[in-house]
Amino acid sequence: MAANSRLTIAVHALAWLALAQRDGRRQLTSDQVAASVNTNPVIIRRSLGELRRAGLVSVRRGANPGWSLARRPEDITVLDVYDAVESRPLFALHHAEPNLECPVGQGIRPALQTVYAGAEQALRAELGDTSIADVLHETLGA
Amino acid sequence: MAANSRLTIAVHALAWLALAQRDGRRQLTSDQVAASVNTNPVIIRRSLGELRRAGLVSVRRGANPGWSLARRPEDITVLDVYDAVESRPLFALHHAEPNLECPVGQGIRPALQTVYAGAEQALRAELGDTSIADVLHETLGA
DNA sequence: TTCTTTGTAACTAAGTCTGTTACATTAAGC
DNA sequence: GCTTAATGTAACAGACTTAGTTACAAAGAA
Repeated sequence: MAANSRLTIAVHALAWLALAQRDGRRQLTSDQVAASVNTNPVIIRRSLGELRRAGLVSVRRGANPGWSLARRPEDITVLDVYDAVESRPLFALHHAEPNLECPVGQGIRPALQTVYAGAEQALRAELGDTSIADVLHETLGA
Repeated sequence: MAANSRLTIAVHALAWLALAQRDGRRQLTSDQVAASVNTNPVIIRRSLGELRRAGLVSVRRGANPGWSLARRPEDITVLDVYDAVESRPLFALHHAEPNLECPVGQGIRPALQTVYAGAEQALRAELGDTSIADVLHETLGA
């Protein structure tokens, strides 16, 4: 069960909010979002809570409660969502410090960091090129 | 402890093999590699075993045993290593099938797959641009 | 004040990753 | 053939991640 579907859940929730908004529904409760994603409402609250802290959605409490987008769907990229829900780096360095008396152990960490930074940058650039509006369009259109 | 350092360990091992080879040592045992990476020899055997199945290293048993590169360091890319040691995709889709009666739940999976495929492709292109020779050069040079 | 939902804590269950011990298997060299 | 040192693997422990669930205090529009 430990596969990482947090980005999937968050993007799904946002696309559903975007569609609901387009159809005139002002907000959705976490129960309504959970029904589309097919998971527990608490999972949705946790995910949308992270998106709220990132400024991507806002929440209304009291009467007529629920979640709504804080920006236009075309102004939210998948990269924004990724940054909001994924905190850990793609690749980790050594758990234990490598042997500094070996020339490789001594210099490899900055070399690897350079490689990993380039790879993450490429990934981020690609994710930044797709918006929630794009995802919704592809979801409905294809 | 569950952070993913498999790529780090594998690249480190290969860089160390490349350097040893350049210095005239024909092969290294998993104990010797483990001493540089600072981990258990079994971890190294598991990692190098995957690289062997991918055709990146070869192993010699019996007398004078140990591991050596099966290709020149400039002909092994970090992408080759990534493919050898990382089997799981970067992002997972929903654990449970989304609600197919919701238009978003119905169409979002192929839309997400497109986004994820593009991101992985960008990552792979970047990893494919760096060889073990490059990593070793940066490790020793900088 | 009411009333529905959010926000969160606490817990379970499943899975990943590193590290460790133990041991059968391998094969080059004598 | 025998010897011998290292490989290949199984089995397990321990720390951590993630999804899912229950329960309940806090919020806040009407």
